[in-house]
Amino acid sequence: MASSLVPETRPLHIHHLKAACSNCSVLELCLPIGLSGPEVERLDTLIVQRFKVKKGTALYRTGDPLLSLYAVRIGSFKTSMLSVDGREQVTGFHIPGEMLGLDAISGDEHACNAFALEDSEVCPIHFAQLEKLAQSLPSLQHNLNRLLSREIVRDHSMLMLMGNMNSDERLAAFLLNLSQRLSIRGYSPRDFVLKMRREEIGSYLGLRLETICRGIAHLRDQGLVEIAGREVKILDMEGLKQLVAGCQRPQH
Amino acid sequence: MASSLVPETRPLHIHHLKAACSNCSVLELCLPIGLSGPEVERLDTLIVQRFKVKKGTALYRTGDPLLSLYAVRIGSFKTSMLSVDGREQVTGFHIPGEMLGLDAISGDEHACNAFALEDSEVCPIHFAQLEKLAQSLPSLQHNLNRLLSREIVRDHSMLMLMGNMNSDERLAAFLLNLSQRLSIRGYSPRDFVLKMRREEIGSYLGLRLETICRGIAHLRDQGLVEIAGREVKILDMEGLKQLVAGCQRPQH
DNA sequence: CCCCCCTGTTGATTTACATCAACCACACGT
DNA sequence: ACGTGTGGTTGATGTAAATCAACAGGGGGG
Repeated sequence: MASSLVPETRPLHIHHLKAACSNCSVLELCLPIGLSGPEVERLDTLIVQRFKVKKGTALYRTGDPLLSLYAVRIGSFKTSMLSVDGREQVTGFHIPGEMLGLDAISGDEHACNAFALEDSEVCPIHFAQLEKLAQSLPSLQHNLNRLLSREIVRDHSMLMLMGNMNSDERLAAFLLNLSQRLSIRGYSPRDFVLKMRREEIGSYLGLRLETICRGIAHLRDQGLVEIAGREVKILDMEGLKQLVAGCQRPQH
Repeated sequence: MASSLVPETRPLHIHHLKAACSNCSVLELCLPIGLSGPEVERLDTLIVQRFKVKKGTALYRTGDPLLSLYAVRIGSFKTSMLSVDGREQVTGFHIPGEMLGLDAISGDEHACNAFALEDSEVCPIHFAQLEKLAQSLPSLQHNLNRLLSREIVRDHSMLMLMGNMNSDERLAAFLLNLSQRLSIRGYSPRDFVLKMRREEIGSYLGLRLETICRGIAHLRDQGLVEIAGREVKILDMEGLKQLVAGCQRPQH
């Protein structure tokens, strides 16, 4: 298995996204279960109504009751927890084809906040109905289990990053991870736009925003990337990978 | 919901553990689903044969195929990931009544190592059979979902700890968390024994072992705890809680 | 159009923790 | 009994990142 910083590759390419005009194809992106015919129709019934979320607004907040999970269709989100004294910890960024809300299953209420980083669109998946449907579709249930477990693996790799990597390594790992996830979804792995602020990257990586700026400067000085504002161009993918190679989980 | 550093209280007390002479009562501790009669018997069939794991030996290792999840019956475990260049990141400690192996579901192979911190005993739960059984027992499936989701919430709180807390706060949070989990299982929340070394606590909290020692000294100087070697006595539970109050997720 | 706020960048200084090092207690094996 | 190894504690010093601070660019609203 690939390191969590380099998510496991699945056979999904741009034509899948391009074809995503129905609700269900996004669902299949998140819960790729290989259904057919009438089963697809049953899956479709889970989706109440896909809807838009404006930049900066909350899709849900800590404590909201769990009604639906959400598949990101268009745009991007950050999830974050707020401490009593007001510090924010960003726990993840989510791009199209990824699922939001898994941490709510535990207590029937959302355990974090989800904010749109840009004008976005999601497919809500009514959770109680999903569980009900999963009863009669074993492969759907299995994929839900895997989805939850994958999130755990991802979080463990973040703990490894927080525990063992220095600031430049964290930043490189972040960029590589994002690049790979975008690539899986059919976007360019070398040229992309950061939808979040430096401060949010910093919170996610356990660093201050100034440290992110300096890290960017370091990577630029080494000729690994070209970053102007939020526009990223990766010049030396192998160089970036070498930077984080030692501090990651062995591949396979 | 309680902060992950203070796990949610469930109605489980020492008499549950004391009565744990069958395999199944440990399972019910992990997957408390309120089954009865013939359903319990079906659950029993999942358990191949409970077995002992000697101190210092591996229950499983990264890359091992997923055969079973494991419920800790007696003793304790650490789970850890090893980076390419040999650094260890401890991702969790596990006491009786807790489940091991959830991160393996994602890729059908274990994504971390699990080592016994003392002579221990586990109940293996054959995963393929568990999934099969869960199909016909919705409440079992629901509880598996919750178990997975709870692990995600726990990991997010660890990320918050790594991102926002200083060394003394992390140590206090660690002690409080352990205290609470032991309490739920029927052990004393004020007096307990650390089964792991300082170095392992450090790895878990993203600190060096010397920093753990100094943190212990600080907490002792403030009259909050008495720690001699691995024997812990919590003197001022409220004081400890105040120390971490500001940097945690709001309760409820 | 201009102003102001938000975001990002870079420099100077401080600091919390890591690192290096010495030492102690204890358990275990001979 | 002794030597040896492992785990734990404490002190001195180094350093990576936080903090404090100044400033620049750009976009939106009046």
